[in-house]
Amino acid sequence: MQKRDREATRARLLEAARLRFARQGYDATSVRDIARDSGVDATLIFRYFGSKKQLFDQATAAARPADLLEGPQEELVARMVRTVVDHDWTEYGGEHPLVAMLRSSAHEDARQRIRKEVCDTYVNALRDLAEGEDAELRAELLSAWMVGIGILRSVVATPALAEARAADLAPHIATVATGLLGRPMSGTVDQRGESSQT
Amino acid sequence: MQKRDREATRARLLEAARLRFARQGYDATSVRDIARDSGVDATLIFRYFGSKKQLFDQATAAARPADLLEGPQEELVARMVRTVVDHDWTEYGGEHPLVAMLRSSAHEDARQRIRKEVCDTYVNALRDLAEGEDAELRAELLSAWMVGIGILRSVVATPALAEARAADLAPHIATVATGLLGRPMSGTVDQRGESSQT
Amino acid sequence: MQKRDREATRARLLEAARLRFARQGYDATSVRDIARDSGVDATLIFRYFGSKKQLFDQATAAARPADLLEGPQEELVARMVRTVVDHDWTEYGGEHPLVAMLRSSAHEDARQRIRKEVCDTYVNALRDLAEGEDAELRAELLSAWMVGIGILRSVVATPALAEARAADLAPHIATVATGLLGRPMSGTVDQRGESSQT
Amino acid sequence: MQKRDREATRARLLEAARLRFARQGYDATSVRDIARDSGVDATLIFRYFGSKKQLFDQATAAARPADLLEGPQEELVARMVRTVVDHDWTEYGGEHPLVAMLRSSAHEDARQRIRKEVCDTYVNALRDLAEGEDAELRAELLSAWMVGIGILRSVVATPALAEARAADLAPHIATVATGLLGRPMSGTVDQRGESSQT
DNA sequence: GATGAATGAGTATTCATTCAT
DNA sequence: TATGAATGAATACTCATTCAT
Repeated sequence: MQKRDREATRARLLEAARLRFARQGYDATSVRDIARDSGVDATLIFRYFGSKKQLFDQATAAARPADLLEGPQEELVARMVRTVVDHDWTEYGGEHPLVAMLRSSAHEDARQRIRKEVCDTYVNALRDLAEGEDAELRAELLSAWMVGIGILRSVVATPALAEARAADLAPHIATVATGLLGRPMSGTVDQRGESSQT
Repeated sequence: MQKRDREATRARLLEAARLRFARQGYDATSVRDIARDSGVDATLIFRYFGSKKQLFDQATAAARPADLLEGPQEELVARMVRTVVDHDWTEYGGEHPLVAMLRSSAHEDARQRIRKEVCDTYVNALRDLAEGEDAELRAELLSAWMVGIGILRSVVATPALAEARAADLAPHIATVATGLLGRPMSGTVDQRGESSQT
Repeated sequence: MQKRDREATRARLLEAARLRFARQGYDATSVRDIARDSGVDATLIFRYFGSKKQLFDQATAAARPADLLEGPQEELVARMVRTVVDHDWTEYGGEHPLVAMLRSSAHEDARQRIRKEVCDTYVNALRDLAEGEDAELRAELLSAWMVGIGILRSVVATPALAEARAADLAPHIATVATGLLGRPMSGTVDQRGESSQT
Repeated sequence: MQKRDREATRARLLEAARLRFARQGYDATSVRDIARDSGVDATLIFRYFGSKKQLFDQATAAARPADLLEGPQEELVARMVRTVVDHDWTEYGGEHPLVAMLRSSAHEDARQRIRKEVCDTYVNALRDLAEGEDAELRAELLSAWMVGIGILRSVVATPALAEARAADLAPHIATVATGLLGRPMSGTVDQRGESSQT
C-alpha cells in the first residue's frame, strides 16, 4: 500500500507537471503550482524527481503515440496528420506536445529534447521514404509542415485549421506529400487495413 | 558608449531586449539582464518603456520586412520564404521573430500578438490569392508551412533546412504553392523585374 | 530563540509588526524591518500572513480590552478613560492602538478599520446611554474627547496628560460626561463593586 | 518676470505639497507626484527646497488662522471650534492640518512639529485662561477635545460630527469649557463685536 | 519516510537624489 | 538657470531548494 501510494503520487505529479509545463512553459510554472495541483507537499517533487528540471524532462518525455511509426508506409504522413490534428492531447493542455515544449525552448536542454523528438518522430521516418536527391531536405520540409500545422492550430488558432479534422486536410496533404516524397502517399488512414488513395 | 543620450540609450535597450526575448523568451529574461547588456541602469527601462511588458511589446513589434506584401503576386510565396530563410534576423538572435515570440506564448498577450502577426503577414495575404473553395484552409495550410520552416530552421535546426538558402527551397515551394493556391506561383523572386517560373 | 516553531515565529512576527506599525505607520515600516526584529527571514511573513497588508490587519486587530463594554453603565466612561490612559499598551509601542492606526490613515482600508473601531468601541456604546435629543452628536463629542486624550498623551505628549493617571482625570471627566449624556456618570471604576460618584 | 515665475512655481509646489502630504502622509507622497501636480520638473524641488523633508516642513508650517489668538478671551474656545469645524481647509485636502500632520507622525520631526503646533495653538492659550489648580491639565483636556473633534470629523467621519457646523456644537462646548476653565466662556463668536452667552 | 519551517537569491518596480549639458 | 538622463538603494514579493524534526 505504501508503494502503491508512492506510485500514485508520482503519477499525479507527472500528470500535473505535464499540464502546467504545456500550458505555461517551464519558467512560468512553479514547483509549488504542481504540488498544489497534485495535493501533495512540494518537497516530494525533490524527493521523487531530484529537481524541477528533472521533473520537466520526465513529464515531457515520450510524447508520441506508440503506433505512429507502425503500419503501412504509404499511410505514414496521414498518421502524422492525425497525430497532430485529431489526437487527444488533453494531458498536454489540449496542445500538441511539441508546441508545448516549444514554449520552453528558451532552455538549451529543452531545445535539444525538441530537436531529438522532431527528428525521431518526423524527419528520420520521412527521409526513409523519400526517393532521389534532396531526400533529407524534402523530408524536413514535410516535417516542417506537420509542426507548422500544429502551431497554427493551437497557438495561433487560425479559424479554419483550429476547427479542421484530419479528414478535411487529407486531400491536400496527400497531394503535397506525394509530390515531395516522390512516391504515392495516402491522405487517410484505412481503419480496416485498406488504404484509400485520394 | 555615449552618455546622456536618450535616443542612443533607448536604442541600445531595445536591441538588447530584442535579443534576450528572442533567445530566452519573456519569462527567462530579466530586466536586469537587458540593462546589463546595454550597459545602463535597470531603472531606465522603466523610465523609457514603463514596464517590462511594454518593452517586450516594443521590442517585438513590426517584425516583418516592409516590402513583403509588395511586388508581383505570383512571387508572394517566394518572398515569404526568403523572409523566413534568407532574411538577416541577427537582431532577433538569428531566429525568425515569430519563433522568438512563440517562446513567450505562455502569456495570452504574446499569443494574441502572434495570432495577429501570422494572420496579417501570411494567412490574409495568401487567402486573397487562393482560388475556389476552401481558400481559407489552403491559405492557412501554406502559412503553416512557412511557420514550420522557420521553426525547424532555428529551433530544431535540422541539418538540411538550417543550411538551406531560399533558392534551394524554391522548386519544392513553387510546386506546392501552385497546387494549394490553384494558380501558378513562382518559386524565386526576380531581382531584375522578371519572374522565373519553376 | 526557538527554531522550527511555527507558532512561536508567528507570534514574534505579530509582536514586532504591532510595534513597528504603531510607531512608524504602515508606509514607513518595511517587512524586512519586522523580519529583522523577529530574527527570522522576511519570506516567512508571506508564508504566514500572505502579504504586508494582511499582516497589518492581523497585527492591529482586536485592539480593545475585552471587558470595556461590560460592567456598570455609569462607569462606562471611566472605563474608557482607563483604557486610554492606564492600560498597558506596551505591545503597541506604548501608544493607544487607535493612535497607531491613525498614523496609517492615508490608506482607505486603515481608515475604515479606524472608523469601525471608533464607532464600535466608543460612539455606539455612548449613544445608547445618552438621553434626549442630539444623542448621536453628544455621544460623538464625548468619543472625540477620548480619542483626543489618547492623541495628546502619546503623539503630542503634552506634559500634564502624558504623566496623568486615570484617577487624576476622574473628577473632570465625570462632570463633563454627566453633563453631555444627561445622566449621572461616575468618574472612577469601583474595584470592589461599589461606584463612587464624584 | 524671471523672479515672478520662480515665485509662482515655488508657490505652486508648496500648494501641491500641502495637499498631497495632507491626504497621503509623508511616506506615501513622492516628490514626483508633487512635481507632476505642479507641472514642473522634480529637480526644481531640490533646487528650491533642498530636500523632500524641507519641502514638507515648509508646506506644513504655520497651519493656523492668524486671528485665532486674537479677539475676546471668552470667545477663544468658540474660535477654536470654528477653526476646527467651519474653517475652509481646502488647501489641506479638506482636513484639519493637525490631522494631516498626524498622518506623518511616524517621523520624529513631524511629531515635534505637531507637538509645538498643538501647544502654541491650543494648550498655552487655554492655560492662560484657566483658573485655579490643575490649570495645565484642564487646558490640555480641553485641547484634547479640539483635536479629537477634528479627528472624528475628518478621519473617522462619524455621522453627526461630519455634518455639524460650529453653531451646532456651541451649546455643549460652552458648558464644558466654562466648567473646565472655571470661568464663563461663550459658545459662539460674536461677529459684530458682541459675545452671546449660551 | 514524510512534513513543513527556513533560507537566500531572485523578481519587477519605485524612490529620492545627483550630475551633466 | 533649468532640463532630464542617470543612479543605486530600497520596496514587496516569489522562487527553487534544503534541512530539522
